[in-house]
Amino acid sequence: MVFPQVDAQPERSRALDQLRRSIETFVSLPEEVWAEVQKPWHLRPVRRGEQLTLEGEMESTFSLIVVGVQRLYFTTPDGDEHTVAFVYPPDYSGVPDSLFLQVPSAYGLDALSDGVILATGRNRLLELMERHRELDRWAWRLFASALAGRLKRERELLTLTAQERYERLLRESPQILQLAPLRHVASYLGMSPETLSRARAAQL
Amino acid sequence: MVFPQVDAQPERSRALDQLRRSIETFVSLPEEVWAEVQKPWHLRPVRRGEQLTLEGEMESTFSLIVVGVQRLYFTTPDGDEHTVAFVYPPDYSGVPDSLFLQVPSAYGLDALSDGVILATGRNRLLELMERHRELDRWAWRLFASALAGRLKRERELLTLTAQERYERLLRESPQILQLAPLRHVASYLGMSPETLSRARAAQL
DNA sequence: AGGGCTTCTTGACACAGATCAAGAGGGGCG
DNA sequence: CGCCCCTCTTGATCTGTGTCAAGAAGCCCT
Repeated sequence: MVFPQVDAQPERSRALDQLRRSIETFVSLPEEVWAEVQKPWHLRPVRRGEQLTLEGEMESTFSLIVVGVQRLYFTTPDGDEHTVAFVYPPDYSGVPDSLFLQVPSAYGLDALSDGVILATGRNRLLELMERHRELDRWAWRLFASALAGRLKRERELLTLTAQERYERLLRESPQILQLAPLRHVASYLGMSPETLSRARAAQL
Repeated sequence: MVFPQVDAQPERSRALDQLRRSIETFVSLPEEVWAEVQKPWHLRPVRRGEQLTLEGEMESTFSLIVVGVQRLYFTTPDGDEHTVAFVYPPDYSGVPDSLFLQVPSAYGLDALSDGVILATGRNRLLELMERHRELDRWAWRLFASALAGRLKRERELLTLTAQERYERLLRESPQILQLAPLRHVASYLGMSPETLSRARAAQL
């Protein structure tokens, strides 16, 4: 038996639990701070193919992915799309440097599947950060670890062959191969779809 | 006439001015905060070739480069060095993710020229951040802009040819060609020294 | 100031991976 | 339910860049 009308509340609170856990991987929040922090978030469903951010646009919302997969990409002047990240729970979605530094986003963000995000507006988030310094700490740790992640990727792109990059993905994030079309995976790995296809054949 | 013994103080205060200006590009500091922040820093001369951080070591100091050029690099298992950044005034020197996240540094840092840094210990810095939330804000903005810089580089490595990367460097940071040996520049640009040499020939 | 070592350049060749082309599935929409 | 488009694969060829090799040019150290 399903009661969708009473289900909405538990869903939000499950999402908030996720948010809390993800904030608390970096800083611990006293109860009274958490009570404030949880207020301005709302659930929002996302449809497959939906554009959450356009390249060149100012990013104005910050969100946690509750369900679904999204993809961060950019487009070259001659129209090739390059995927730079796949994002899925419990990642944050949104283009952080655009959001926090108030510059137009150099990246687009779209949904690869239906999903749900827990979102809040830029200004609400900045207000929260203003009032609770735990969140300032959370922010720098979050950025520091995002930076570390990009450095790791840079390193792999510079030093590994296409075959090795594929095998590393297979070891470290095999779920991505289920979640995203291979042509996006190829672009994420910095190779053509044909090369990815051959790397897969070589492996098995 | 030169009085080196009385010169030390003015030098430190010039360096502190630099530090203050560089912090204030992100947050403004009330006088009484600055009075505290400036205390724990000391000048330290650096010799050409000196290793400031070793790969795998825990980074324990944070510093501002006052004079000189340094280079951040990593080494592959088979011994090739890859330069990931050149650092010169008014940059910070040190491996930020290691320093702030307390993980062993994946990178080495060495001096390409004699120079001077304005340094402080990890713990002194964290104490300052503990006491002054302006510095938490400074930290996340600093990391956010470092992240934006790495994303820009990733993009260039993925989409531009060797020739184009060289020409972009020539346009955007020509000084690097004076400051660092070409083989390090080549590695920074993600190409062999031979390819850089040919790119230079093609340009002129 | 000279000798030797390192850095840079130039040439010949090799190869990883891109591009072009064509065919085989496979899944969503009328 | 079936058509069609889009994704993925496989093959053939091309090309940018790496690698190897050797000479030229600086620069540092004794």
